[in-house]
Amino acid sequence: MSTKDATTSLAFEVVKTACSNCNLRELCLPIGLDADDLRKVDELVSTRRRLKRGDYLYRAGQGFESIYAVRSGFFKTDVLIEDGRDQVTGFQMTGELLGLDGISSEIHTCNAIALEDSEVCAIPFSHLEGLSRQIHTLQHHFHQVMSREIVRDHGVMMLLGTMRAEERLAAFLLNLSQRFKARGYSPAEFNLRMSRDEIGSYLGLKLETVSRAFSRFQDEGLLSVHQRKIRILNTAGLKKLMSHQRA
Amino acid sequence: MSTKDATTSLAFEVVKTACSNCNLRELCLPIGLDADDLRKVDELVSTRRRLKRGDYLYRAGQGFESIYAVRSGFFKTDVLIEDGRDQVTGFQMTGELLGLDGISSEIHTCNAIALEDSEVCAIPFSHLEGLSRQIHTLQHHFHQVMSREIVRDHGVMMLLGTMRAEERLAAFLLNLSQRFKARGYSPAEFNLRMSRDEIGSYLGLKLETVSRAFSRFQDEGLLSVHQRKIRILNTAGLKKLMSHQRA
DNA sequence: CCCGGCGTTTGATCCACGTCAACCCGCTTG
DNA sequence: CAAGCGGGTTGACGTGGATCAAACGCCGGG
Repeated sequence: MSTKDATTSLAFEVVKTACSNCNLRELCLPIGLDADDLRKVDELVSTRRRLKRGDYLYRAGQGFESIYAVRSGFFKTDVLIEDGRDQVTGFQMTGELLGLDGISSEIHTCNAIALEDSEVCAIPFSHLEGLSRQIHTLQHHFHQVMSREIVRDHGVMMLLGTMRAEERLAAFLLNLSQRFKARGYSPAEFNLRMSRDEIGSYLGLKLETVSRAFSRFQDEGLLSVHQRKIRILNTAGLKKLMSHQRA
Repeated sequence: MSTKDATTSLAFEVVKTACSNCNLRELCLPIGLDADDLRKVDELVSTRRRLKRGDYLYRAGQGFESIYAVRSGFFKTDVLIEDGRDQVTGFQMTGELLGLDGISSEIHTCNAIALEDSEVCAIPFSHLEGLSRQIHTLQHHFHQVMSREIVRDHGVMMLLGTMRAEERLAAFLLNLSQRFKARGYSPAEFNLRMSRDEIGSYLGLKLETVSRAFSRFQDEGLLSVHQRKIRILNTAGLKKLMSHQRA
């Protein structure tokens, strides 16, 4: 829990539930909405929900009716199959959307769990569909968001299908770094919100392998690692490693 | 090339480009459109494109303007990264959509390649957005299709992240089987349109591993395999194998 | 009918990662 | 302050699938 995070969530305490004065606007919404449209969007986002670390935002099997925008905090989504195996399918941070998987069958297909105290905006999906019939740019923006999710998943498939352990971890860290950067945080230094086990699950590796890869990165001077505190020392090195042909 | 396929594509030669009398309607379109809406949809699907085996429907990097519905034939999509590695991200058959990845950035992010002589309907995306602003059910149907793609990708991530070789192949075959069945073909006997190498790429395995798994399945009496002709002899056995706890 | 090529099969060996196990560290609790 | 505990690290060893290599079978062409 860095100081920065603390002040950020403190700031959120006082803002009202209104997209029009939300400082995540540029992440969530299409640019260039006029005042009238913005007012409509404000009405769309009806409720906010506050979750404590470990709380479920929704569970696989539950009925779907809203998607959620992360206002503050950090989430993971995971799916599990009958025989007990499970897999983390993604980590979501401020400004990212959760619940798109539920649209297809009106039932959530994964669990969404807060990895730290968090806050989300619930967006009733039928309202969103209604409003996006009125506002072209909102409609298009939403389609882009869904499409981006598909592209992201392809990236993960690529990672799982063709990369070796160290490449996967490098790709993961660079991705996180970039997302923190996009939110105004340091791209070089950040706290992991998830355990080694959760990283491993996401990357298709065992926690021991993740741990070893961290150690090796540190030995090679690419990273400094203290528990979940990461400092990237050599971004170029990580990138090179990530796209390195297997010998 | 089974007889069935030949007659099917022959039948397509004579139908006009009109969704209203397309026998894929129930796959592509929401049910319950009235005559007026159907006419509008007919106008939406402006052009058809015929491809020969090996032809690219689109390439990564090309500008995006349409999504495509497979009318007949069989496709694969693949992504490749700078260092030469690539991965098949999916196989698409009759009634399935291609190109959703291009919406996010207006640029295609993968290649789509015909694995046999095929035919597609091009659906200009801006037209689709326009029409789905008018027809609620079309809008919702489209959202469901995108969401289903996300769910499907999660399934593949699960497969790549947690399953071993034989489980992956079993899951793959059962999935194909079901999709053939849904299209009125035999779920037990079908021709693979893709090489062992392409299967391997999709499943995150080498072709030798795929081949060995096929052989083992045959030894165990689960399958009969002759080149690309597959006959499933024991569906239950495959299912059991697929969800088998690792020892 | 023979030839050449490509996709596939099969065998032998190797190695990256999984597994199992011990231990450590920082934190909480009595 | 000791005990307990969950998460993380590290080491020794096992193994599933990759790699390397050879041979096969189908198929089209001369």
